[in-house]
Order: sequence, then structure tokens, then C-alpha cells
Amino acid sequence: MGIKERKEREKLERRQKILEAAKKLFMLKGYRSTTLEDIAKEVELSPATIYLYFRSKEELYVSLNLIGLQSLAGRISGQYKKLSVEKKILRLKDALYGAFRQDPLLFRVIFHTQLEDTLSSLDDVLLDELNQLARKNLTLMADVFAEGMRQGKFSESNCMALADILWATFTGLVLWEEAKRKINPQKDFLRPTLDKAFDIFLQGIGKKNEGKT
Amino acid sequence: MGIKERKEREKLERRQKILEAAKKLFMLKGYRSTTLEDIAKEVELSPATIYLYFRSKEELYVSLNLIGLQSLAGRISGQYKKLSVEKKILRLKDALYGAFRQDPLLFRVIFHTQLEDTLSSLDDVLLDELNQLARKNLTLMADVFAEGMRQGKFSESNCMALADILWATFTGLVLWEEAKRKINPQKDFLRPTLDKAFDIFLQGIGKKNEGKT
Amino acid sequence: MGIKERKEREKLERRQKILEAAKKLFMLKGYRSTTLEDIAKEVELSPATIYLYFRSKEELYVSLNLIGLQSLAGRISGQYKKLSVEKKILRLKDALYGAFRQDPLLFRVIFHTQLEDTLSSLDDVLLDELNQLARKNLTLMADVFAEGMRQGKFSESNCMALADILWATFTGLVLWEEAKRKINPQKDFLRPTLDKAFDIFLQGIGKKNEGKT
Amino acid sequence: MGIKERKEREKLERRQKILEAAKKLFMLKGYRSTTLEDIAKEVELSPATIYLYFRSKEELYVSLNLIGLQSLAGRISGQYKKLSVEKKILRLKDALYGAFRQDPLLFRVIFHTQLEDTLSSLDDVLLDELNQLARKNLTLMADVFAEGMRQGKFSESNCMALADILWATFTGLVLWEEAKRKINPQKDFLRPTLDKAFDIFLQGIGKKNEGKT
DNA sequence: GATGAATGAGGTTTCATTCAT
DNA sequence: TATGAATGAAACCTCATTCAT
Repeated sequence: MGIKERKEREKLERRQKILEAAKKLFMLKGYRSTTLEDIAKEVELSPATIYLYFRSKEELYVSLNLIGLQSLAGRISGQYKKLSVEKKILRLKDALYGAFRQDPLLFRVIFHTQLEDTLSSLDDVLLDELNQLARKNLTLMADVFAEGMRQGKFSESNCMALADILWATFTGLVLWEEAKRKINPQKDFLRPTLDKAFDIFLQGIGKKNEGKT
Repeated sequence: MGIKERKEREKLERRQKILEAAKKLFMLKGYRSTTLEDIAKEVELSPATIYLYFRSKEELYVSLNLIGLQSLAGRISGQYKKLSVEKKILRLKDALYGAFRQDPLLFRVIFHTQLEDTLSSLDDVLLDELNQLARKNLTLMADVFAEGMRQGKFSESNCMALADILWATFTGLVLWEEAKRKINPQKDFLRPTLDKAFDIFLQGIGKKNEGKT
Repeated sequence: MGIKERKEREKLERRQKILEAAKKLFMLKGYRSTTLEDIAKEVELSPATIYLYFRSKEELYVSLNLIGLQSLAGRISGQYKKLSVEKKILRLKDALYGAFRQDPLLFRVIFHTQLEDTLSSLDDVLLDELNQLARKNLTLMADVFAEGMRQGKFSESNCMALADILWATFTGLVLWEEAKRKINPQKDFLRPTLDKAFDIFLQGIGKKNEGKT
Repeated sequence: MGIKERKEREKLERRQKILEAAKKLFMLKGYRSTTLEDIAKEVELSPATIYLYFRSKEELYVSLNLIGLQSLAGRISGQYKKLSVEKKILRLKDALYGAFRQDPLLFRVIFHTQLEDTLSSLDDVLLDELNQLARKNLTLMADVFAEGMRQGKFSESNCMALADILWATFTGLVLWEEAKRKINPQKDFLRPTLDKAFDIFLQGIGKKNEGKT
């Protein structure tokens, strides 16, 4: 039995390695520009071998997205029950930022997927799963806003919209700062800019005359 | 006499048509996934003909970006001298939104360019021009923030950072709402979400205890 | 009438210009690598115009060969009746060398024609003319050798073979020295090497024990 | 164990087959006119497969040259230590002629390379190797002449120049006789003409009044 | 399970040639 | 007469994918 399990584990590990390599390369060069040979070389396997683990390049790609979104969901839903909503939002920021720092590749992969659509011949099951995950992450964020409104701390408004806005701001910033870094590699302003953006956001969603007599 | 001019104009028009078609396709499928044959078919020319107007696929692509950024700069720098800074920022929103509505393709092209990397063998002049244009747009936005700070309306902070944040928020939102619409084509929440985002942003950058006694 | 003649002459001149340009380019880059557009640009005409003077690229190319060989024949058969055969051979050398110096391109064109054979769809008349001209040149050379033998100065042997050898030596040297100059452009040893080669040749075809008692 | 070796050998054999086919076609039609598809068809492989063995058409072409020059060097430097210089030169002739007969294609390939220019994007290492090999062949020949001069048998002169002349004569003759055979396929005078040429050359480089009282 | 070898399909680009003007 | 514009055909090359071993 132990043998079977070990085999199983080794197989999973190999799969993991492939995903890792693929992520790195997709992020570096985009989906189309990354060849299976590139990936194969990175994991020191042959291209043919990769087909033992993934049915196609596309499936490999989508798997990456799935995993990324899952991990993100894990971070976001991390247990911070007793905190004030403001603190929770700051934790959200840290969750997103942490996810990006630990895995900068993930977000590029997500962007790519949002942009490219020729993920044509794709397993419907996979696509569904993908969408649900994305929605889950947003809902987790929306919950925090809802709580804030219930507590009278945030102006009343559509909390899903707020989640969308926060998500968009974050991804937009990552994308944009990365783009700037491509031109000027020394300057990395993501963290401070992100801080600023969240400050603004937090103040922006607060009750308007908060503090008035 | 007029004949030469007409010819000239027709040539420009044809060039325009090609750009139009390319934009549409690039936006739909991304740079790599769009073939010259696709573009050629769209304008009902042969692929070879396109090479009479653009030296390479890449040049065609960059031209698109250039044009887009230029048009955007035009909109942003539109004359609104006497307005209050708050109004100016709302005008900014309208400029960006208007640009997107008139030319939804433009932003996707810009995103693609931010993501794709291998624009390798590119004319240096073109690349420079590209970067300068991007910078120009941001600076125009930053100027508004600077004015607001001088007037004591906005909290003191780095106005370029604010421009980055606004730009990132906008592009992020466009990207994200488009992505959602791909899944659920009926629902288009870009405008209200954008309004909300700008409201939050405006309130967020205001003096903190504005209104306090 | 004068007008008609002038037109005629102008047309010939234009043709000439095209040939000139084509020769230069064919020699520089070879037949296949030279495009009609290259040639057109060189004469400041449009490619389409060239088709008014030559039916195809190939015909243009062969015309060049014809002209070259004709001019060479002119030089070789130049009037040097009263000279000794040795002097005549030296004159031959000068004729060949002069032809090359005045028109280095010519020989490369000839070589190319000797090598390439896809001159497929070629007018038979042209091809015939081409061959006859080549033969004529050799015969002119052979005549000198025949004379030398009649005078008992040269060893008896097939004078056409001698002509072949001389021609081969000359073309081989030009080709080879040019090739070496491509690697080391400063060093041009064609003239001295050619002198040496002719010296050897002259001594080599002389009566063996010439001078013996 | 042997299995790996066999695979290795088979791969080399395939490479060999490709080279063979390419040589034949390049020689027949020149570099530019020969397409990879031609070559592929000749070896009954797909064009894509050829790229598994050679990185580009150009590399394939240069490999051919390398091999040719190497084999030639082998023949020329063949062991003939104890012979008189005259005999050595005759051996030279046989080496060259033998090389040509065994592999008539080789020389045409060499010529083509001497003529074509745009071997532009070529690995510098390869180009260097190419040039050194060419030089080596000539040096081997020059050594024989030097020996002859030391022995007082040949007139004093630059022995590298003599090598150039001999090489040029040989290549020129091969080129020329082949060209003539294209027109008149029955007649093949290469061997006798070559004999004659070497006779002349040998007599030509001898001491001038050799035999005089 | 792993892979070396092979390839079909397709991509970008070039170019000789035609034709309406 | 001259040409700008257009293109069909073909060239080189890439790559996801398969399959025998």
C-alpha cells in the first residue's frame, strides 16, 4: 500500500513541478509565446511527458488559474474574525499583496486569461470551476463591506460593486506598476502606492461627514 | 492636381481601414493569436498588401497603441480651465470613459501591450514615443491633483502616485467588467461602477476632517 | 524623323541604365538575392516600368551576360596584328584584366550564369546566342596559340584546350581573389598573381628544351 | 547498452542523408533556388524534421562546406613523404581530381559559397572554421612548392601565390568544363585538360633555363 | 512511465508580376 | 510611357501534438 501511495505522491509532485515551471514561463512570456518545449526544458522533462500529466497546453494553463484563484481564496478567507472592519480591509490588502509577492506570476496569468479568449476548446467543467472561484473571492470581500455597512461605518451602497472596485484597483495597480518596472527596473513602488490606494479607498467608502458634530 | 491629393487621401483611408480591422482583432484575440491573414480577410485585402502599409505585424500593432494613446491624451487635455478641481476630475472620468466607449478596443490593446513582452525587434523611436505618450497622459492627470492640493482641497500627497492609482483603477475596472461581461453578456455595470469608484476616490483624497469644526 | 530617332535613342538609353543598375546589383548580391525593386530603385524607376524594357527578370539577366561577353570579345579581338605571339598573349591578359577592372561585375555575372541553371523558361534564341558568344571568345584565344605553334614557339597541342585552360585560370583567379578580398578587404593581389600566372603559363606552353643546343 | 549507440548512429546516418540530399540539390540549383521542401522531399522527411538536425537552412549549407573542405584537406595532406616534388604535385592533382570525381557536388557548393554573399546571420564560429579550413588546404599546397624551391627545382617565388594559382586553375577548370558539359553532355574533357594544365604549370614553374648548357 | 523523433498545420514575410489609371 | 497598388505563390520557420519504443 505504501508503495502505491508513494507513487501517487510522486506523480502529484511531478505535476506540481510542471505547474510551477509553466506558471513562471507563462507569466514571463504570455500564453502564446511560451512553448511546451520551454516548459519541458524548465522541468527537465520531455514535452511528450507533459502530456502524461495534462491533456493539452490549454488545460495546463487553466489548471494554473484554478490553483491561483484557490490559493487566493484561501488567503482572503483567512480567519480574522474579531477584527474591526477597517482592520479586516487592511488584512485584505495584505492578503492580496502577500499573494502577489509570494507568487507574482499568478496575477499575470489571471490577466492573461481575462484578456485572451481563444481558450476555445476548453472543458466546460473547468471553465465553470474557474468562474465560480473568481466569484467566491469577490464574495468574500463583499462580506467585509456588508459588515461595515451594518455597523454604520461605511456609506450604504452595493457591496458587490465595492468588491469589484477594490479588486479592479488592486489588479490594475499590479499590472501598471509591473509595466512601469519593465521600463525602469529599479523603481518598485507597488507597496507604497498600494498603501495609498487603500487609504484613499478606506476614507472614500467611509460615512461622508464622519466626525462631524 | 486634385488627383494626387485624392490618391493620397485614399491611401490614408486604406491605412485607416487596416488599423481599424487590426484593432478589432487584436482586441478580440490578442496579439499573438491574431494572424495577418485574419486582418487581411477583415479588410478584404491580401496579406501581402498589408505589408505595403506596415513593415511588419509588430509595427502595425505599435501604431495602434500610439494612436490610441494620442487620442486619449487629446481627450484628457481637453479644455476645462475654469472648472473646480472636483469637476475637473469628473471630466477626467468622462474623458476616460468616453474614450473607452468610443473605442473599447483601445484599452484592450493597451493592456495587451502591457502584458506581452516580446515586442523585441522594435524600432527604438517608436518605443520611445510610446512611453512618452503614456507618461504624458499621467502627467496631465497629476496636474489636476496638484492643483487640488494647492487649493487645500486634497490631502497633501504625491500627485503622480494619485495619477497612477486613478489610472490603475480605471484600467482595472474596464478590464474586469469586460471580463465579467464575457461570461454574462447582458449585464454591463461599467458606468455605475466607475461612477462609484470615482466617488470613493474623490472622497478618499479629500481633506480628512473636511467639514469638522 | 528626328523626333522618332530621339525617342528611339532615349529608349535605348533607359534600357542601358537599367542594365547598368542590374549588373551592379546582380554582381553585388547574386541573381536570386537581387529583387526587381532593388533594381528599380537604383534607376529611379518603378518595377512595373522595367517590364516595359524586359519581359522578365530572367531576360534582363541574360541580356547582361550577352552584353558582357560581347564587350569581352571586342577587347580580345582588338587589333594587335603585328605583335609576336608572346606579346599577343600578354595583350590577352591585359584584355581580360582590363575587362574585369572596367567591369568587375561582368565576371561575377558570368559565373553566376555558369552555376545557376534555373534559367529555365528562357528564350532559346537568347541561350544560343549566349553560347556562341562564349565560344567566340575562346576561339579568338585559341587562334593565338595556333599561331604560336605554327611558329614553333609553343609545344604542339590542342589549342582549344589551351584556351580553355587560360580562360579557366583567369576566371578561377578572379573568383578566388575576390573571395579572399571579402574576408580581408585591404589585400588585393589580383594583378600580381595574374602576372605570375601568365608568366608560368607562357613558360609552361613553350617548347620544352627551348634554348638547348 | 548497445541500444543507445545504435540510436546515436542512426541519428548520425539520418543527418548524413540530409547532408547528401542537400549537397545534391544545392549543387544542382544553388543555395537560394533550393528550398527546404526540395531537400525534405529528397530524403522523404518533412521540412520540420530537418530542423531537428540543423538549426536553419544556412547552417545546413555551411555544414556542407565544412565537410567538403575537411575531406579535401584529408586528401591533400595524404602521406606521400618520399616522393620528388614533381610527383607530389601530380599527387596533388590526383587528390583534387579524385575529390571532384568522388564528390563533384562539393566543388559547386564551394563555388556557390564563394559567390553568394548574404550568408549574413551566420554563427561566427562556423565562419571562422570555414576560413581556416580553406587556408589550411592552400598552405598544404604551398608547402610542396616551398620544398621544390629549396631543392632548386622551381624558380624562386611566393609559394602562397603559386598555391593560389594552382587552386584557381583547378577550380576554374572544373567550373568551366562542367559548364560546357551542360551544353554538350557527351563531351567530358576534364581529365585530359587538367593533365595538360598541370603539365603546363609544372613546366612553367620550373627553373627557366633548366637544361641549358 | 518516459521520451526521441516526426510532422501537419499554420505563421510571417518576400517578391515577380500584372493592371487600371 | 510610367506607375502605384495589389496579389498569388512560395519561402523559411515554429510548435502542439502523437507514437513507437
